[in-house]
Amino acid sequence: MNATIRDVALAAGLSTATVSRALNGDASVSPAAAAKVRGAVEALGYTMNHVARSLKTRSTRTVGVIAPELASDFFMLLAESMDRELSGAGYGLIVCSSWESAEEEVKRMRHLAERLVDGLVVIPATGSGECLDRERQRRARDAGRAETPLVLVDRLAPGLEADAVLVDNEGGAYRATAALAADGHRRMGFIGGSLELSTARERYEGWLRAMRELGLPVEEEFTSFTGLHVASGYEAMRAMRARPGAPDAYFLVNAYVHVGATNYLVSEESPSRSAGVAIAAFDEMPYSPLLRFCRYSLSQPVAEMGVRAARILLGRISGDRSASPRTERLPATLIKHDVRYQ
Amino acid sequence: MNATIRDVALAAGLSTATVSRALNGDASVSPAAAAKVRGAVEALGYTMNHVARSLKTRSTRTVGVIAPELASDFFMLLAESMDRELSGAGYGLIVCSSWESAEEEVKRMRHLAERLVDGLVVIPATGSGECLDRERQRRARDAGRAETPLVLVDRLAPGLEADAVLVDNEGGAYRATAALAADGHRRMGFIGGSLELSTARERYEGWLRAMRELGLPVEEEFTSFTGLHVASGYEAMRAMRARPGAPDAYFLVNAYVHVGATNYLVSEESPSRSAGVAIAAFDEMPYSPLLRFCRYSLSQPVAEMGVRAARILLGRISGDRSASPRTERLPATLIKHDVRYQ
DNA sequence: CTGTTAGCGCATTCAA
DNA sequence: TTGAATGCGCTAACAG
Repeated sequence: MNATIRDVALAAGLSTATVSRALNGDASVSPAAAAKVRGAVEALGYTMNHVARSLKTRSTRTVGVIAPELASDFFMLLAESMDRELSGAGYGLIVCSSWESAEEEVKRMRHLAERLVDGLVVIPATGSGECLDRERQRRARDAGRAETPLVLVDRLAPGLEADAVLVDNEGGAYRATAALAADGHRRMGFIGGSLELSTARERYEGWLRAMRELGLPVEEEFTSFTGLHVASGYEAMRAMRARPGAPDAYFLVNAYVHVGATNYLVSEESPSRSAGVAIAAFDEMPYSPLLRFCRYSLSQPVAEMGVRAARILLGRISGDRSASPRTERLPATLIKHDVRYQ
Repeated sequence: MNATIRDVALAAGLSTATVSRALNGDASVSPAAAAKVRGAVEALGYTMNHVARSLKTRSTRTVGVIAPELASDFFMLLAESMDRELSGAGYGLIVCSSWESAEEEVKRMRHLAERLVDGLVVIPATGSGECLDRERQRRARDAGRAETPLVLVDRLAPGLEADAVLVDNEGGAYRATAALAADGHRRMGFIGGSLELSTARERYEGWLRAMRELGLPVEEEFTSFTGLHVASGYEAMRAMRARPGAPDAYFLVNAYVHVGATNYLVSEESPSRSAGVAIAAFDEMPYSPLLRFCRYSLSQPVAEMGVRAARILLGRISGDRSASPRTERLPATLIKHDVRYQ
């Protein structure tokens, strides 16, 4: 077996209590004792058993992250920045996917709760608010104490009141739309996702407000809410371009849709037909300059969101769990891409 | 406090032992007792404390993953497929970044060991083999038992003997190079990464073997090992194209370099100058068809690699930890991209 | 089939 | 400043 605190105590000629205190940097340990402990630890190759400590302290120094999919650019940037921020405080990150299912999400949440995570970061799946809230209430009641801190990132979950770190989707969409309009585009298609998702809905609202305030026509046949993935972008663009009188300008809800739509235009339309197309879209990626029709993209401060979420969590963990939930909205940055032959 | 197994036992009028057995699906529990336990669990809202169980069983049902960076397409695809494979068996995934530093990697490994992870998946940082091996030996010795199962993914770590799941980098590079040659390209630039990385080295070796076997010239001034990122791709391509007599064909080590190189060509060269460029590169991405000069890409079976790694780990965890390490090499799929005006 | 008992490794009272 | 004793919640012998 591994050396235990007991072995260290024996080797150092001290009690386990003193060794424990020394190990945890308690000021009331004499320098002499501390040195003896250090020596014994070294000699035995002792490493602490975090599981035993957690059982005692009821803190695992772990935060759980639940996302609709792990393999997304947004999530991996988020995970990386959270890891950076949290590992300094000795926290680990346990990640799992809800597969965009509210039911699965609750299962995962329960599973993480059983593992006594100290905090939870959730990018909620569609329509998961009430489920999450119910589960949360239940656990809080059963535990007879405040619920584990939870912060929502990227999306809201209607029915769940919790801290949240979000992007100003509405404002970003508004500005990008206005920029396209300022370039002379008066008619504009919109390709988005289900309005049940707060991100998709807010981006739609921003686009809509811009169109209305600028007196531009909102044409239903060129407004689509088909989905957030490459295939839906391709399909939505195909459908729109098949209609007579399709506009030249488009607002796209994210990078996946952007890639899909561009794929359609590049592979199925003649260069002369697509020549005038101009696109504004959420998400700035390394390959954005290579998306042929991209004129404006909205860069999301994903890393910063991870930092904010981590700090909120740490604050809640070691502080006022009961303070009323706060929402932080970070701006998206509008990036202009030059027109150029590609 | 949360209800404990003791509370359930009291409520059900049974002993904690029986409750524990019922909870763990032991066949020797009578249906009547099992029903009583279910009832009590329901009534009390009992959920198991995994930490306590782990302390007793010395198994946390957790696997740790260490990668040089979390924000990479490869890593997130891997994490997603591992999560899918492992969550079914009740395992959680705790992820952390080594920031491409061997020193940090060992720290993380130590940290995960303290948390008693049941297994480790490592994408090793540059030159980390000996460090990892030393740490591993040390832990095994101190623990007085077999080391925790560890499987290497994507890259090898010279000096560390362990199970590994890899891609046939050499063969893939060979085939892509040969395909470019078959299209009539006799001179070919190579943009890769440090040869200390097994992936970069193997891809270089595959390219080199193809060039030699096909009797094509290997020109040092058009062979670069500058790095694996977007910026290095851009810079390497810039440097090569600045030389007189730059070739038209290029083999690129991965998607990031591919994006960078394409960015250079598209933004800094006239269409007439770059018109003849043809590229073969590792990694097939949703946006690959939009990379202007891409003729061949090598699709890596990342999800499959995650599944394999997970299964190897589960096998080691519940079986022969001492069987000699095995390496699985999965083929990369060569994908042809049509030339078309973009 | 079920209960009693004894720890897993640690932090933490309470005394000294 | 230190030590002895206790228990976190669970599983696993061992008996019955």
